[in-house]
Amino acid sequence: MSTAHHRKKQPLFVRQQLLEVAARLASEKGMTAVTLDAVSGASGVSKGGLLHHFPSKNMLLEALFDSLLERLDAAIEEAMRADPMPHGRFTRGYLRACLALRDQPQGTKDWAQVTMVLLSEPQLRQRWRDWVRERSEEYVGTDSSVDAAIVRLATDGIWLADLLGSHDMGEDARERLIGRLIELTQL
Amino acid sequence: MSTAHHRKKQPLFVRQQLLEVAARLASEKGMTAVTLDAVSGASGVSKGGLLHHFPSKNMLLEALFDSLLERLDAAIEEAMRADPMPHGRFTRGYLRACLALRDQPQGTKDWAQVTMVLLSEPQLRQRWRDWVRERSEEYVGTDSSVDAAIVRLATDGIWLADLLGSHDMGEDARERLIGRLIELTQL
DNA sequence: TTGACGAAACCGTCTAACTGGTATGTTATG
DNA sequence: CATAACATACCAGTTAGACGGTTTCGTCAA
Repeated sequence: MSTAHHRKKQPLFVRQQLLEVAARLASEKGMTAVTLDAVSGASGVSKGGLLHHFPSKNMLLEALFDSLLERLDAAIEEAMRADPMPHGRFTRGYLRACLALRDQPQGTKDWAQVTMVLLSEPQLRQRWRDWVRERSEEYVGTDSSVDAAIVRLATDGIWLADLLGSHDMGEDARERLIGRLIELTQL
Repeated sequence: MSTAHHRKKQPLFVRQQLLEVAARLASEKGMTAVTLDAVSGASGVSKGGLLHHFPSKNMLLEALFDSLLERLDAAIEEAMRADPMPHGRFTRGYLRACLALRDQPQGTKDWAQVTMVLLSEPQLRQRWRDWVRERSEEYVGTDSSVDAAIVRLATDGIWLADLLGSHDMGEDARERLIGRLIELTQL
């Protein structure tokens, strides 16, 4: 009835936008705020349209989570390409990718927060487990030292601290921290 | 009308039980499953009774989060008492407390999972921020080295990994990891 | 010792708003 | 014209919370 119908159709864009709105809601207001009504309302897409792209709420969440994992994979791969040293390369890539993702303004806001919120849903944890297992098996030859494990764990800790806004250290302290972590991957 | 009324009144016990039920729901089925109906149903307390103890859902969640923080504080303090070396003591206490909390079967199940789920609600993050800030100010003299920060971050990472079931290493690998972390706090 | 009485600890019901999802359209695009 | 990309209307169940009632408890006077 309204003019909304006459808008140009751009399925990929709309789909992307829906994911971004869901991500924003998750990071800003928590999981309980991610409802179909809220997502459709905040994105200007009708609920019917939303459910056309994602047949159920679960599928929406899974798609969002997958897009975050893809983004993480891409960032890791990019960081690893610029790294000539095989030993500990994946761990450094993981560290640098996580650091890079928090800064980029374009695209999904607050990568960490969204991931966190999604991980609070038990159904999505299995996906994360699988992801970790695949990587730890793939890079068992170069990244299985104790110190590498510590660096990866600390990376998760940084990710967590960023998301919670705690541990807010200065830029120089952060630089020293990261430098030390890189150093640990090379031992 | 039913016999429920005639039960002996034990407000503290009921309150505690409500918190435990909420914690169990959160860890097992995620934040979206923590509803007033679900909590009152699973605990055998009526919704009216639930709302008597916690005037709103938010207050229920905050009370639960506070009880978890108290438990963490107690565990840290206990670990610190057994540690004669001042340098890095808080960091070691934090590490050992987090490791200890995941194992104890009594009381609230799955401390990590509950905390995680609660942290996915933005309103509760401020409480966590405050907690971290207080501690980092209190122990600035003994626990402000880069390596100590790394250990604390890695502790968060372990906490996260435990909760997600990823990084599941063997007992010996875990022992070596912890040993190395303790070592880092002493540098 | 008792018993009255206000407060605290519950219970059961009601509701308006919201939930995920369906069913059925209408429009644009190849 | 067939199909994908939307929108609109609707539904049955659930949600947080308000409300008024009932039972127990602590206290203090008689």
